[in-house]
This record gives sequence, structure tokens and C-alpha cells, in this order.
Amino acid sequence: MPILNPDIVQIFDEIADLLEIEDANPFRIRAYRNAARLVQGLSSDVKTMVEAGEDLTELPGIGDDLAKKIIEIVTTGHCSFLEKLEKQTPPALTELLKVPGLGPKRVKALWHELDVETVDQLTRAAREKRIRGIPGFGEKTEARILEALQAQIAAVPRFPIAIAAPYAAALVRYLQNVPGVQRVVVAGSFRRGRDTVGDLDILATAATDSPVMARFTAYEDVAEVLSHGTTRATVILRNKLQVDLRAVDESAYGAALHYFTGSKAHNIAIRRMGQDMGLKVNEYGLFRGKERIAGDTEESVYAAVGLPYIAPELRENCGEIQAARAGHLPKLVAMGDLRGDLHAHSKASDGHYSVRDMAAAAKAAGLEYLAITEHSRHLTVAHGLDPVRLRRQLDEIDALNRELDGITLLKGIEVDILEDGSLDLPDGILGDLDLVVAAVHYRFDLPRSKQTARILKAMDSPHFTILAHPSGRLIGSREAMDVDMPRVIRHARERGCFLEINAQPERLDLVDIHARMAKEEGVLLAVNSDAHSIHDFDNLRFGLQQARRGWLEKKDVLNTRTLKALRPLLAATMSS
DNA sequence: GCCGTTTTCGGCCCGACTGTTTTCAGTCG
Repeated sequence: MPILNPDIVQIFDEIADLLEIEDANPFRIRAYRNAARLVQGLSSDVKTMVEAGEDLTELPGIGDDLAKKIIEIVTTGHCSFLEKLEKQTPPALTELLKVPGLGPKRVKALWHELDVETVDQLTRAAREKRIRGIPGFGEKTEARILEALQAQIAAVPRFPIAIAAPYAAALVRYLQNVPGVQRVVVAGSFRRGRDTVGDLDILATAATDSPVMARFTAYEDVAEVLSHGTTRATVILRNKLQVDLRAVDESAYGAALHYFTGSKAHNIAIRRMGQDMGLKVNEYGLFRGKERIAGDTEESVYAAVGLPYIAPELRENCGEIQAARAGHLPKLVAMGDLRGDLHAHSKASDGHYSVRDMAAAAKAAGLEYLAITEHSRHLTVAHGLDPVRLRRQLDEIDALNRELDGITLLKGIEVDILEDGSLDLPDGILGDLDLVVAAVHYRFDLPRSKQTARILKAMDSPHFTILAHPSGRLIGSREAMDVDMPRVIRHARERGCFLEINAQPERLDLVDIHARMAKEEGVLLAVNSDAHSIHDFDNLRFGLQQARRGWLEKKDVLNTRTLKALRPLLAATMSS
């Protein structure tokens, strides 16, 4: 069985969970958590690194011991230390840690006092009112546990960022109108541009006598108030989205925004840097002794620890601090850099508007060019085009281009990659296009070797410009295909073709770490809307955030090129 | 378990809220 990075992540997290229940040295536990997070964010395959004889202790947070464990895992497929822990502590206990309100201490107490090892046993113990008898537990805690268990049956998944966005915007507007409130901003993973958010973290600056906390918990969309203090409150909205509000004085804006944006790992690293310089860093500012030396702005927070400003999308403690220290931070691609969009549909296939309407909407969104890329005939549910209908559309686009002003349409197709890796339309007509976008739309279940071979073969077609939504995942409903993405990326480089970051909220694929890998390999990415309607160009901002999370600069993104600069790049993929 | 312009030991980020407590432990972010 091939060992992939997520397998290592899971093993280290499991070790950390079990060590927590055993009440081990918290810093030892943190070492495993850090290692898990490091591997999670690694843009290369650990097994490959081991096979290449790379020194894993070069990685920050990996020492001799963890390097040995990683080597054991990738070579044998298991970890003897984890197996030893599982003999001492029932592995099912780690499931209990996921119950809100239960941490390692309480899980351990439940296990020792009541022999509770599983979620079922916990539910029974709560119903039979046995939990309140344990020292440190009471009736309220018992009720909370039972409630949490019942809520977990209807487990709340993470929200795609675009779904959370309108709720965030509405809350921000509401809070801004509360007396005494100065600024309201959404922080947390939302601000870091993650593809999904587990909750919304909102920061408000307000006068101390502002009723902002009370007004927050009284917001009409609040279904439940989980906690309510003077500077912090947590609620659940009717759609199950959790929202945290933190209120601070305006003078602490920068420090609080930095703290509340995270990530946690990034914050810890920054605080440690501050500590080395004799500074205390918290959400109120940076302090040398009692003296406050920074915190008005985020820039001042970074400057105080000797760093340039780091964009929120980079704050995952995955190399951004080292890059900042070395002066090597990327100048991230920005919304205004996008010149065009290379993937869109009209009602000729499964879109909802005419080509003319789509062109007008793209122009209104500030774009200079738009590729029309209908589905091909194999995708019958989307009314995919055969050669005859495609030929007709090409004539329509030629005619429109003679008439349109300020926007140029490119002739494309989103051609199906068939199960054997061939493309769904003949080379003859594909050769008459400006670009060929290709994608997998069925048989997502092929084994890794076959799926990878299928895509590599498709890339070797005479006409192949962009691999669209390369992993095929749909957030919350379909897992990514099992495909060797590093190999696909390397092949794209050899073949001279491009990969897509699809900006549809449920796709956002390539994901950040693969985008970063592509950048490192020198493969250009297209940030495309995959628009099916005139409103979908708004989604480009989410695709762009994903690109920024992949450390992409303007030069790394294909569709930041002017049309003049783009044409030869497209042409080079259409003639080999 | 990691790490080192305090380098092989002794540190390791910081604070708010809740519930069960009479001063704080546990959990969370």
C-alpha cells in the first residue's frame, strides 16, 4: 500500500490525541501536532523524499526521532509507537475528543471513572445521569455533553467559503450599525481564504460602553448562544454556522486582527519570535514589560518582530515566516491582475445565457477576453456539443467578435477526457480552436495508476491546453479522484500545457498545496470561473484566493497575460 | 519531541469563558 502524506498526518494526529489522554508532556504532544501540520502542508510527497534519501531533519520541527518514525511509516506502512500507545489506551477514546466540551482530561476521567470508551457508552452514561457523579463534572456539563452528542448526529460540515460569505457580509453590516462600533472585519480562516470555513471569526473595535456583544447575541439569525462575555461571544446561526465575535478597543485593532486571523500555528511562531526579542505578543498589542510598543496595525505587529507584512493567505506557518525573514515573500497575484477568463459556458451546453450575454457580463467584470468552452458530446446531461454544433458555435463567435467592443471571445471547448485517456472530439475540429480545455467528468473511481495514466495520456493529445478542475472534487459531496498529482504536474511541465484553478465554490481545485507545487515546477495556472451564468464571474475572487494561498504571483497565472501575450502561449499547446 | 547570536539542557504562546469551585481547572481559539 502506498503511503501518502495524509496517512502520516493521521498517524501523528492520532499519536498526539492518545498522548493527550495519557497526560504526556504537552510540548511533546505539540511536536506531533506540528509535524502533522507540516506534512499536511508539504508540497512534495514524503515517501518520494525518503526514497530520494533526503534528510527529513532539515524540515522545521522534524528531529531525529520524528524522522525515524516517518521513515518507518513510509517503508513498513505502520508505526510501532502508535501501536504501543493503542495497547495502553483504547484508540476509540480519540473519537470522544471530538465531542465539543470534552478535552483530554475529561475523556481520561470518563474512561477511568466510568469505563466509557466509545461514543455509544458516553451517550448511555449521560442518559443514565452517571456523568454528574465524577469529580469536576456537574449537571450542566452532563447536559452539555448529551446535547453535543445529539447535535453531532447531524454533524455540521465545514461551509464552502462562498456559502459563508453572504452570512458574513450581512453580520458585518448589522454590527457596523451598533452604537459605539468603529470597525468590523471578518478574520479567521475566512480572511485567510481557505476553501471552507468551520466558523466565522468576526472582530469589532468598539467603545467599552458599546452594546455590541448584547446586540450580537440578539441578532435575528442566531439560533443558539454558546457563550457570552464582555469581550467575546459565540453563537450558532440558524444555518448551523458558528460565529465568534471578539470586541477590542480601536487602538488594539492591528494586534487583535492579527491574533484573530491566525492561523494558530502562524500566531505561535510569531509570538515565539517576539518572546526571543523580549516581547509579549497578545491580542492587545506587543509589550516590552508594561510598555506597549506596537499593535495599532498589522504592519506594526510584523515590524516589531522584524518582519515585512505577510498576507493573510500565507499565514499557515508553512514557510512564510522564513520567506519573510529572507525577504523572499511572493508578491501575490491580485484581483486586478486578471485580464481574462478561459473557461465559461453558454446555453449551447449547460449554461443559462447566450454567448453574447456572457461576453457582456465578462466585460462588465473588467475582463478583456473570455473563452467559450462548452461541454463535448459525451456529457449528454449537459447537452454537450458534437462537431457539427461546435462548428456552428465557432461561426457565431467569429461573427460576435467582429461586432463586440472591449471584449474578445476565444474559441474553446471543455472536452471530456474519456476513460481510455482519449479526447471526446476528433483532432480535426479541436485544431480549429484557440484552446482546448479538457476534463474528467465520469469514472472518478478508477484506481490511482489508471486514473493517472488516463490524464497523462490525454495531456499527450495533439491539442491540449488546460486540464480543468484537475482533482474532480466537489466540496462536501465528492472526494478528489485518486490521482498522482505531482506526476500530473511534472507531466504538464514537460508537455508545456497548463492546469486550472477552478473558481466554482464547490470546486476550488487545484487546491492550494498543489497550486504551490505547480508554481515550484514552473507550470502556469489559469484561474477560471467555469461560469454557467452572468453572475458567476464574481466567483473569480475565490479562485484568486486559492491561487494566493498557493503563493502564486502575477507571472504564475496564465490569464494575467494580455491577449497579445496569451495567444502564442495558447498556440504552442495546439500544434504539437 | 524540538531546538540553539542565552547551543546539548531547560525552556517551549497567550487569554477568555464556563462550570464547579471558593481560587481554579478545563476547554477553546
